[in-house]
Amino acid sequence: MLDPVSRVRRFNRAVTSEVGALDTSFLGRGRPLGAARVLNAIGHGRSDVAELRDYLALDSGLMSRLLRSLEEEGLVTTKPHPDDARRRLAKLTAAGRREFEAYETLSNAQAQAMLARHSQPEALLAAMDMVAAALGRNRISIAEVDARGEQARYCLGEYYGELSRRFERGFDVARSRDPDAVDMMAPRGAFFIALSDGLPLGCVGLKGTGGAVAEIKRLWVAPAARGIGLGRRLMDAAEDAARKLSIKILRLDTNSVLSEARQLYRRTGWTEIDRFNDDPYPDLFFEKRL
Amino acid sequence: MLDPVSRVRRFNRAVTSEVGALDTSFLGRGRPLGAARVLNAIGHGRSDVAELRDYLALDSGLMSRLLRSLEEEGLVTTKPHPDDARRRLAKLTAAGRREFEAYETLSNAQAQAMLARHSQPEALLAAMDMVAAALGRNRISIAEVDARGEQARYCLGEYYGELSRRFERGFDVARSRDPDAVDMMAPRGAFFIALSDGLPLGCVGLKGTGGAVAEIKRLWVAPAARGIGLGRRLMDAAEDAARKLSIKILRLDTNSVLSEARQLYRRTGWTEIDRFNDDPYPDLFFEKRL
DNA sequence: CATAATATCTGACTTAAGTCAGATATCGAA
DNA sequence: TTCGATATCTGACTTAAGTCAGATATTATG
Repeated sequence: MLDPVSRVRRFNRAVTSEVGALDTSFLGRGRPLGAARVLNAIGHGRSDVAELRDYLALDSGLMSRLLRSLEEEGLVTTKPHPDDARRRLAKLTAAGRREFEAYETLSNAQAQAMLARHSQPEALLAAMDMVAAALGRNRISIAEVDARGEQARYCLGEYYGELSRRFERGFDVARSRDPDAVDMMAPRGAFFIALSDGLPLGCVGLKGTGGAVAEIKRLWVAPAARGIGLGRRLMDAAEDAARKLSIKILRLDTNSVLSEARQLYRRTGWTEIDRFNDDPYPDLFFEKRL
Repeated sequence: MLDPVSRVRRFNRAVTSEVGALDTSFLGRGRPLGAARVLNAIGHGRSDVAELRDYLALDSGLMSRLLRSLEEEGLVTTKPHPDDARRRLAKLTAAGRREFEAYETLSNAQAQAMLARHSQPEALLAAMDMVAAALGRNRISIAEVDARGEQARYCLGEYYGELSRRFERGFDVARSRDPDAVDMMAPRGAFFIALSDGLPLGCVGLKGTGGAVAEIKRLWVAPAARGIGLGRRLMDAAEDAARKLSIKILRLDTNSVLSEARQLYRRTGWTEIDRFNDDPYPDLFFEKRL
């Protein structure tokens, strides 16, 4: 009915005409938008003035004046950076923190209200995640994390959940060769996640043995983040890490049901090889020489 | 990992920080945002100055000045409304139309580029449709249309497509008792669609016989618009139309696979009755006395 | 230590946007 | 025809936001 371009533009209209309404918490507390944005950015943990300026895309003069006005209001204090006295650090005062919390409360209440109006909030949230991931794709960072940490465990949980949905006979971690977390940590291996504004959207593990051969394990990309090249970025990170560990041969196993993964491997220099383990779930095996 | 409220707020951040980037076509042609918005609103068919002011939420003084500046640029002409010389009508000049088309081209190109960067544009579009529907829910209108028209046919096509996906043995219109379009038009019946900023999001047919009994047919709500109460609004429209046609008893058939529909009927005063036709697809039958 | 580079700040601007009180013209109804 | 209501316009403001050229202080580098 509507062509794709019209649908994107319809989305833009909906969002921009509601955008005031999307998060009006920045208004309504008798403070210009600029100052409110700075206060909130500081409240969210950004203290370095240069970082604030960069994040909010403000001119240095303007930034400086906004900080002064917040200082005059008694909401913020600044002091030189201990390592470099040219740089300045901003911090909320007690009053500033109260004001920040007031903004947070407003903003949370608005988000809550929008969800409450919907009778299928999970579907709506999934759609929002997807749009947010697509719009913020160049702000998704790949980070090496502890494979036993909270974020890694969350990703693995989602990964297992997806396998049990997609495999015809389900998936039971206990029956699979679950790699030891220590094999996916320095100095033998590594574990990476893709992080978008606080939400983990993907992961991959590099399972080392200490020798020249290592395995890629647990490659997962959140449904909301498919189609924006995250799988590739995660694999690149794992390969780079493998090279740094002097690993010469990478292997992986997968299941033909996971067609996106197979396509990715085929396109990025992996070659199919014979089965190299007796794990019951995989039916495809790949190798890549670095 | 992130709670629902945080996910909504993450979406808000993604959208608001990209919102300049969402549609920057309003900038970049050496004209202040306000004037560009007025030019575009006129280009999209709004000519009445009061309507423009209302749509763009501008003060009358500001509106007046923006129109003057566009007139000075030679992009717009205004003239008194033929029926009421107090009101004024704005119109694009040839140069204004060219300028408007340039904005349109930019905007389309941006939408196109955003889609091109995504390798699963259909999923992204579906997510955008869902978010747009949820944000613009109070701007969705129910309209009576010709059951043979383009919009009705689009909705019916989507409806049949969904049935064939959800019914275990598929769905073949030819095998079903497809109601004649004329039975779903005045004076015997009616056909309604839900329209959101140009995109049809749902439909329902009232199939009359000329007597006191009529049937509800083809209730469909687009996946992107589920959870915002559209089914109910469509049914209300059909019931109102039935009352106006002096219909006393409404009937409908459905399939138990369509659980959302069944829930809706149960909650809105319908009672289950015995099978009243030999259509192979339905297995549930409802009645409502008006 | 001299000098260039860096981070922030200040002062002097411009522009966009918005507000508000009237002015002007026209319309609708008594 | 008169008068209140309505639609738009004009003039006189305010505020927010952004720009830009230096000033100042500090750090890095040869």
